[in-house]
Amino acid sequence: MRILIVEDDADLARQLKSAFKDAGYAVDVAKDGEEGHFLGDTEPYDAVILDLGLPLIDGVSVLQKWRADGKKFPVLILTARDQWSEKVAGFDAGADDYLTKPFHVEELMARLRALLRRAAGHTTDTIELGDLMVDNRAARAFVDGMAIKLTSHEFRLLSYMAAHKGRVISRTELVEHIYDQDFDRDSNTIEVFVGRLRKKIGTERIETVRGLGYRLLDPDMESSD
Amino acid sequence: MRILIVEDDADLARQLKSAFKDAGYAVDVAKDGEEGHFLGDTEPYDAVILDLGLPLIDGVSVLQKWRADGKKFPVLILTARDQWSEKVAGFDAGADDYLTKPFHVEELMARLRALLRRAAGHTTDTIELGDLMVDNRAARAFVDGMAIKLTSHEFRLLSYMAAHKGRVISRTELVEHIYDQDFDRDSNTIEVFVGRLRKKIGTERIETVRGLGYRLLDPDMESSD
DNA sequence: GCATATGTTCAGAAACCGTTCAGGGGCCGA
DNA sequence: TCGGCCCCTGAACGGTTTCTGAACATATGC
Repeated sequence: MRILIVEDDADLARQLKSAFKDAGYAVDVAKDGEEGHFLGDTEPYDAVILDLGLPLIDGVSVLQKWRADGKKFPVLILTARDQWSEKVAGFDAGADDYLTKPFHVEELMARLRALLRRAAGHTTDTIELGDLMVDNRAARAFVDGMAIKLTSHEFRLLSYMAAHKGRVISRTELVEHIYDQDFDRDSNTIEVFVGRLRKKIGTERIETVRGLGYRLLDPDMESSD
Repeated sequence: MRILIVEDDADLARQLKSAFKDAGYAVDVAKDGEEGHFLGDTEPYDAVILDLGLPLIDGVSVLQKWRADGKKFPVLILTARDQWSEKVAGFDAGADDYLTKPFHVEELMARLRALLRRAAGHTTDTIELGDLMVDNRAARAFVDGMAIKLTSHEFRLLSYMAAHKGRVISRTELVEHIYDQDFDRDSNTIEVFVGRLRKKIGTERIETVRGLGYRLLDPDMESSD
């Protein structure tokens, strides 16, 4: 999962980035409203954390522009204490949740997880595909009830594919959601990771769709198609 | 485990803080309703002790606000003798237990332990993981029936991990529940403590999940792997 | 069977984690 | 009040895992 943090306080931004990276997200940071708006417009984020008090363009305006452009990603806004009017404006502009500063990182993470879950149309932190189970909260996966050991990138890959099970996902899309901005796309890391994942969860679970990408099969939904 | 005490009587607050610290908790104290509400809103406590008679904002209102904001931590309220109506209001507002003043510190500790137990889904004060036993009541741990000597931070670490056994816990989360408010997060103290703990309870009991955090293994649940 | 797309293997690099240790602070006993 | 002891902190260093990118191998479709 890839998220964008728009926050001008450099310390806070760094802290958040590190915490979310620890939790297995790919994280980009924008330091002002303009950069934030640009990134959100051009990169495919799964969720955005948006501070409302920003240099250049204020948060509410950024959010309005995104929504006007048809951007659907969930947005969690950060407001200063007692900025009640801003908070309301934020919701009107299309925010999905808010948190008042100062807040606790853990709470922010929990809320973001909830947003991502809602966005993916799930009600729990776990996704099941036949006898494969992906637990996003514990960052663990099970095959037939047995835990399998995954590295953090392997898990990100699996987690993203599980959130979009049954759909063909292009290499580009995977790269974009697993890595943050600066990454050299001319490499075959995705193939490598898919290979490693297959070795661990069973080759047949990930179908290759030549020329398009990969698909994580959901045994409960096959037959039709 | 990290708790918040909201109590305006300075003497009592100090006494409680010291008692709970001795028992191995990380403790924050708030002196009035406003500060209490703010802390509870922003820090991830495992439980809260809340006096109902408070300056600035009364206890019941504080509690109501927390619950309205979706805070789930267990709350134990302290009431003056014969304030029956307050007590009822407290329960309606979402309290989990109460104690009337004056009380014995020991009873308060016992009730708080019970709340923490329930929150973690246990029925006793001790948690067992194979031949490792964590006794939250006595703040001690045993391996194979033999007591092991743990420093207070070592015990906090173990206790928190035991309450969430089997789950991956990030460094960030550990820091937040083991320390009280002021702590510089850019250090490797967690690694150091994990190292020391491992030396005492056995290296293999704490699994490192690279890039994510640590997991306390429960031999009764591993079956696989 | 050729060309292109995908899979596999591997080694160097980078990130991450464990260990050790010294300095400092707090607590306790003298 | 002073000294000693224990514990905590933060930094440095070294080992290990994981990631990356490339080279080579195999599969697929034309």
